[in-house]
Amino acid sequence: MSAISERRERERAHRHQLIVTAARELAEAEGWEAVTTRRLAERVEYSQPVLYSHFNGKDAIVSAVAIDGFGELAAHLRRARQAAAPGPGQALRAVCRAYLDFATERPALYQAMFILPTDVKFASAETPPPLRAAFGEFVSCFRPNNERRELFAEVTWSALHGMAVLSDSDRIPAAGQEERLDFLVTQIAGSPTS
Amino acid sequence: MSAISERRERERAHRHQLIVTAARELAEAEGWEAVTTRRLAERVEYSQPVLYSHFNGKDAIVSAVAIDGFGELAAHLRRARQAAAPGPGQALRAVCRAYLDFATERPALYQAMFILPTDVKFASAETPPPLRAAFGEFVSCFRPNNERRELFAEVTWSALHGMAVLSDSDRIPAAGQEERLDFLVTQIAGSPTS
DNA sequence: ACAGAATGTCTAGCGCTGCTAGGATGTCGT
DNA sequence: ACGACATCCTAGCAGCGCTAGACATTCTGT
Repeated sequence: MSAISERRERERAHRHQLIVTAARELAEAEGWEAVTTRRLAERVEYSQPVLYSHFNGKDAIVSAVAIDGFGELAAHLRRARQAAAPGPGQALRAVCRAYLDFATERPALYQAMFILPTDVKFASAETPPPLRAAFGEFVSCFRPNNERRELFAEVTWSALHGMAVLSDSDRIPAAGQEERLDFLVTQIAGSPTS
Repeated sequence: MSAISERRERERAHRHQLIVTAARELAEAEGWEAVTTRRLAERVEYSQPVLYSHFNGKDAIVSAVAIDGFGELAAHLRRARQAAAPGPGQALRAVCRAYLDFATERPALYQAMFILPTDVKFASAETPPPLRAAFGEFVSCFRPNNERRELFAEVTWSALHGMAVLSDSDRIPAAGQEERLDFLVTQIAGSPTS
């Protein structure tokens, strides 16, 4: 009774992850508009209703992909920050660059995290830890005695998000990204308490 | 031959605007996901195919709404800039605040302009004049002798867009918007050549 | 004034979407 | 061996963007 249901639970968890991975791969290969429940079901070699025994709907699948992404983003930013040269603003510069790289290299994943409608709670009690960690990397770029470091981080993140999304949708030229990044970091890090 | 076809053209243009207005009202009342070609057709009291004799598809209707929006945004920003108190950074502050107000007060219109996929060309030869004008309002906030004012404007706009969109989707708390705006303007306007 | 051409509009339908009810299939505990 | 249970699939619903083809209506040339 227990060994069997344990195995079932394992299989179930495995299939859960299989669905999330398939959705992500499909999205990264052809964009989210190509991720339909039918194609996804075909890809995991199950019928459509199986998806709904794992997730409440398509949005929940997207959210699951997003949460995976938050973990990767947090690790990515952390690595960049720790590898940064010492000196004022160097950590911030490295983290910002890493953020933009993440957004341009995994556009579909980025979309799931920050653009598509999601039920993931931001800045609340039930915020997923990986998401907190990612935001924390921005906060850590500012001095601990800076009482407004969360505010600094929010604005930095907003600016980076704007740059990422506007250049991805060709609303600002992609070519100028490097200059914009440089200017942003200079202005933010120029503050005495950064 | 001419008077008749002129009248027809007038009626046609009138109906064109009727469709755009209806789409916008429907989107502002219930969000873009509620704007379907069927509901839109019903609202303008024509059948669906009529929409397609005016626009290449639903995306084209959204783009038409967006272009209307660019004109209004440009006027809105211009008004704010001209009414601003003199002094360094005052114009920039007023324009930034006006931008955020525009985004929060007309979220559906803002979405059409800056989030939904669109065929509108940004930063190119065939960029619609109202869009150029809106961007120009940001540029005008910086000193004419500043060779990098376009860059300044791009970063400012990106940051505002990020703040607008992240707070609209509850990814950063809406409450802190005022503080973020203040911080952003201070950092950008703090530059010697702003 | 009237037949024919041209224009405009609508009905009906295609292939797709997310999602679900109900039945068939197979597995398990006793 | 067998009843109970869990699992999975076939088939279908309502709605989507979009379009072909029939139907009126209006204009044009004689």
